[in-house]
Amino acid sequence: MNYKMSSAELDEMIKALSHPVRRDILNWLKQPEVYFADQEHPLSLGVCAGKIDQKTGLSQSTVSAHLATLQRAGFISSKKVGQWHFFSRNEEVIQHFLTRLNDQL
Amino acid sequence: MNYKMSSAELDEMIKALSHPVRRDILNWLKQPEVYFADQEHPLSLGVCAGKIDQKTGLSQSTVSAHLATLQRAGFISSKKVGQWHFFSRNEEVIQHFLTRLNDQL
DNA sequence: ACTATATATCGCTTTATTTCAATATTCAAT
DNA sequence: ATTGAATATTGAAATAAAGCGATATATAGT
Repeated sequence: MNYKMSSAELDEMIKALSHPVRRDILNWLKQPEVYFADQEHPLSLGVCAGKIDQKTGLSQSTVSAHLATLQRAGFISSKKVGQWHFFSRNEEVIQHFLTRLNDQL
Repeated sequence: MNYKMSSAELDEMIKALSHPVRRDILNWLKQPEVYFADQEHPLSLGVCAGKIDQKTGLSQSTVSAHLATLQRAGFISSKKVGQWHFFSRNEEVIQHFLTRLNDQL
């Protein structure tokens, strides 16, 4: 895990962060037990998409697109269990991104 | 200098970074002696807008807008000397931003 | 005063992003 | 097989951002 992210990847990551709702989502996923205490499934799986929809107040399709953007950027990943998709943060990627930004900026 | 930047300010800053040309500019300004060795005025004043125009290859008006965006976000500031506007980085602001991003992300 | 240079601003067009409703897909339960 | 629930994808409309040329403003030199 000592790979230098490309400039294109960095670009995608920064763009992914440039929408406040996407930053909110990342933040909520940092403390699922605080923000998604009502989830029926164990939070260890991640947070399921529907819960995130609710919290944003945006339409299901819009939030799905935001989640896809975050995932393409590498900030989150999802595991599918049954009909649910559980999302969680990729802490290493986030850390790596911050380090990179410290250098590059 | 112990002030917590607002969420709106953070938003403006991240948006300012979300364009590759603006990140390039910030980067060039980090080492003016490398990227603007040909400037006639002393680099200690900052880098003058025209030089930046040249380097980007974009039109004068477009670059002027990019510089304004970076300045509104607080990343750079300018001093006017005669007919020239010299731009330079606000290192403290940049550092503050990075710290804030580390927390918030 | 006039001309030239540097930069900003305006008006406009093009491109990208966000959003939603509607539809499609996938899996579970009957 | 059908139905229902969760999520993704598609198509279209609205909004925002980027770009340019032309014009405005400010300063310098003649």
